[in-house]
Amino acid sequence: MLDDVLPTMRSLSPDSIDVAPINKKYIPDMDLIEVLWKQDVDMGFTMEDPVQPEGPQAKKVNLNDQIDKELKLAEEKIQKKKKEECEKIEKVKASLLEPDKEEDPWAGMSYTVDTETGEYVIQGELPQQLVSEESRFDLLEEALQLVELGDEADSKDETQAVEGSSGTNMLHPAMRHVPHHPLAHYHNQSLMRSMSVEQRWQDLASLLTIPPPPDQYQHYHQHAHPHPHPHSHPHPHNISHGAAAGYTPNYHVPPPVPEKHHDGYGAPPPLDGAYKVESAHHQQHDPLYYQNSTSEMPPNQDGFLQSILNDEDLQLMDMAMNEGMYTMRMLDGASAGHVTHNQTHMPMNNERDSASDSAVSSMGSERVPSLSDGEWCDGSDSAQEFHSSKFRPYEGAYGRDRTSHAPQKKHHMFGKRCFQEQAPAPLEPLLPARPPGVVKYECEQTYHDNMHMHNVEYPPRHQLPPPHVTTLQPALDLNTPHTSHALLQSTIPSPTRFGFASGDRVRHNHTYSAPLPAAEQRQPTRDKRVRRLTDGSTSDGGSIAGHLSRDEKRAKALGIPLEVHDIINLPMDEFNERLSKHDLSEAQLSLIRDIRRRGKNKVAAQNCRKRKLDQITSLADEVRTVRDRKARTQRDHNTLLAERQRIKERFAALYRHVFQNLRDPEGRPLSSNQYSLQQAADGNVVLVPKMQHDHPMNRSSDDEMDRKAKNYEQ
DNA sequence: AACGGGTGTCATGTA
DNA sequence: GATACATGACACCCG
Repeated sequence: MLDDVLPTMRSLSPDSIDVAPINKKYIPDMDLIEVLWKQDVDMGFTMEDPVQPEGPQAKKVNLNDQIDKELKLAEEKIQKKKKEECEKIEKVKASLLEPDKEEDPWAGMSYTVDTETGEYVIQGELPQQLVSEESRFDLLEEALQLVELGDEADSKDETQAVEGSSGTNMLHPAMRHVPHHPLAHYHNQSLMRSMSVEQRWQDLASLLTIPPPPDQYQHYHQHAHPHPHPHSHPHPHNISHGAAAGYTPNYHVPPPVPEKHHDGYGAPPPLDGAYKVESAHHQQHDPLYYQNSTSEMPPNQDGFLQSILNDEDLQLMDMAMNEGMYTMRMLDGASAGHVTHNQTHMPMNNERDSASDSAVSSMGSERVPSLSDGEWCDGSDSAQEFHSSKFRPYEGAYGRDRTSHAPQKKHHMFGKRCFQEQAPAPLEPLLPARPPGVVKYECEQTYHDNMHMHNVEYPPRHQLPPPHVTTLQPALDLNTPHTSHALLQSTIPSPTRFGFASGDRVRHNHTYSAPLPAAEQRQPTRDKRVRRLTDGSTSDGGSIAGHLSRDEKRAKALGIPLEVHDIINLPMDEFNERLSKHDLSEAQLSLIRDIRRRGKNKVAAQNCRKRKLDQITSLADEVRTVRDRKARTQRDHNTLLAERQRIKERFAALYRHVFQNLRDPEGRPLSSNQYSLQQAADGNVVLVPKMQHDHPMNRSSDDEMDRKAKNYEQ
């Protein structure tokens, strides 16, 4: 059949419409075909070297008499089809799930139509991904996808796209005054009748000229440009612009050393920030994440989603990193805190803390049973292991069999012995009056220094609640320093001086300084915890006015000549100095040590809980952030799917439109069942007969293209 | 009475 | 080895 057609093509006249030449790669006698198709039309299109068309596979189509009528019918069909397509688009928008993983291989390329041959000429080289056999035909598909079909709804954008394209100048003047669409000129019957067949087909061919992406399509790729929205899509420009573009605001600056994230949880990055993992902190990290991800990924949906994934992963790693950072910071802060501490309140802290020959430690070798908890009266041992191991040398001295209460677990320590067996310590305080005005809270300070809060100076006394007002300290406030000790000022009179209205400054029993009225002296209880909570040692509720903490009571009972607060918070040097001023028994020294240990541990526990709450808060913020981003990504995904479907449908319509207007020499329409539009390796679009199954062009991809077009129509 | 939050304490590991 | 710190676990109180 092709052999029958080609002779006709040789007689092509300027008024004849041409079928795009089959590429030489597939048609041996391509020269003949090109000669046949050579036309003397100069519409400003890029002219490919016209040669003598000749060959059996070219086909000449004459449209002289029927073109107007056919175009009329085509117009009606197009309009009808457009409506159907619009409906389909709306339906598909909601149903599509898979992202379009294709990227735009036409970006940055210009296309023209050879008016003589009808070929679509790509200016420049094809993208690498389009060089393959399959991609050649996809290229045509993409080209057609980019062509608008006069959708009224999109006419404005499309017109802008066409007019803004380099091909605008190539359009026939008759097309330029068409207000909304290149195809619209077909609506103008008078104009159509005045146009030559060549012009009309050139116009039609111009539809295949690749305009710049329509607004919607441009929207894709210009998103990231000065995209005002923080959660913009990835953009190709991000790749080149690096940090300048890319994801913005919403995604945050990554840690200074993003690659460190790969270390994840195990390798905390360098410490350079505050411990607390604020959401804002993470938000600052994201941009770089996106910068990294977008720079490595194609600007397609896949890349976008992948970038999101990476971002989330990075954030998770960041979270882990921050957690690790905290640990490191705490470790670092321990020393740093000391330094700060030294600079502010405790100049000698480091040296003192590092002192190993402290009073307490010196007691270690000759410790006596502690007066803590169980030892106090009910037999339990607060110093457990310490006592069981180190106090044994003194078991005989105290006439107790400490080996009998080996339990190391606290729940095994209750009711072991009653310290009342021990010689009762004088209740009369021996502690000299403490000079007011000195505030030293090393334990609290350590944590806050680590937090970079530098809030080591606690409120002066005048900021405390008025005396005699029992104020319960609120629950841990993440936004304020934990000031259980802060509430205590050095001006607090010694608990041994019962004259002061105690409790007024004690809002938290962490103070160990709340005095206990003599009447409140607790009775021995079987459970140390019950005792603890009943003797006024409870945190808020228990440390009310007139109540002494357990350790304070113990200290008082044993006549410890130091304030519990000082015992806990004094630097080791000063602490030893204080102790050196008194001749303390082993029992007293042991109690002092337990008091100090418990007091420090109490503060540590408070700080630990506070950190835990901070971490929970930060994680909750991150969860919200990630969820929000997920929702945005899903919305973008749906939008892209809808856009993809729309373009596909436009391609299908164009495909139909082309075939509706193609005519054989007898004026009979060409069926897409018999011919297919294909793109050769050089980018030329050719009309290939399908019936020649043995022809190299008639491969499975032919049917595939038709199938695609048909699928798009559905 | 059950429950959850807050707290103190102990045990343990680490620096 | 002593000390400080962090943290899990437990017990308790309280609303």
